[in-house]
Amino acid sequence: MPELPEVETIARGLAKRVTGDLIESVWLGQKKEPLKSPATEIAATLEHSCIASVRRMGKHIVFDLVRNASKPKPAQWIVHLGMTGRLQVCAAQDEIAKHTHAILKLKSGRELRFVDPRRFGRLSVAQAGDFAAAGVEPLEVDLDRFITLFRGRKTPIKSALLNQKLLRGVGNIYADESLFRAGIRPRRRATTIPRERLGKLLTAVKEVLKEAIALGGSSVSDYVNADGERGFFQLQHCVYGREAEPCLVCKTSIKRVVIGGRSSHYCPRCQK
DNA sequence: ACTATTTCCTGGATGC
DNA sequence: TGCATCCAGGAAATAG
Repeated sequence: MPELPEVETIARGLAKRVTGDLIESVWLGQKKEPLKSPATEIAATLEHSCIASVRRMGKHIVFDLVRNASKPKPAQWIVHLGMTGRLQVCAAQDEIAKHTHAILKLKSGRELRFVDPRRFGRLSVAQAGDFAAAGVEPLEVDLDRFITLFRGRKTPIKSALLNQKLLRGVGNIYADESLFRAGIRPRRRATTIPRERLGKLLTAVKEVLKEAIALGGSSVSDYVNADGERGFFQLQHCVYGREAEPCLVCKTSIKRVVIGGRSSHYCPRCQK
């Protein structure tokens, strides 16, 4: 389940491999769910465009496209991987995986393929600059801005952290790990948390995300980066996926509860 | 303006 | 072995 660190890792890997390549043609599958923009528009935008750069915005991967004289306006291809989406750089003769929804033929002879069994991923195109994901980047936000995000919100802090309109890129794993490090229970109402404690939370969020990026993300199910390699941050998880195991700090049994439909893990002793 | 709930999907795990 | 059922989860849609 790619969250910010995984998407960052994938975007960096893709940037290394496909920057400067030219998209010669595009095939799109028949399933409509993965496409947010009309298929004809996606194909027309991608074909004959050069990939100028690949970067992450929240949980989205943005391909900046430079185009030829007949279509001079720069555009963007925006990919959200959802739960199980993958972007593979393949040799043209490589077997086409089940659940392949898009294939971009590149001038280098390789193919960039979008594979997504669960079809929660989304593909779209936009004119350069038109795509503005809501919310602030957690690695860039300052404390004052961070505090205002939660002002007056009665929702549990866990739900607020997952709300992409507030903060973009934090998902279930990193929300739980950040709350553990900050000593805050996931059900705690956001508006009741004092400024000082929100400061701890922001520090925790940034540390967790940076450490996870450094380790190539968390591979909890089948996540692999653009080079097919697993991440290693799952080895650092203190609470996520550790229900009934002892807290690494105080040995208390880790609890799992459901908040807003999301499983949430915490230490009842370390988190208040 | 918020918040809570439901919906979309398939593969893997579980239960009988 | 086979079949049914449940669960995971991001974000959009819907309802309150």
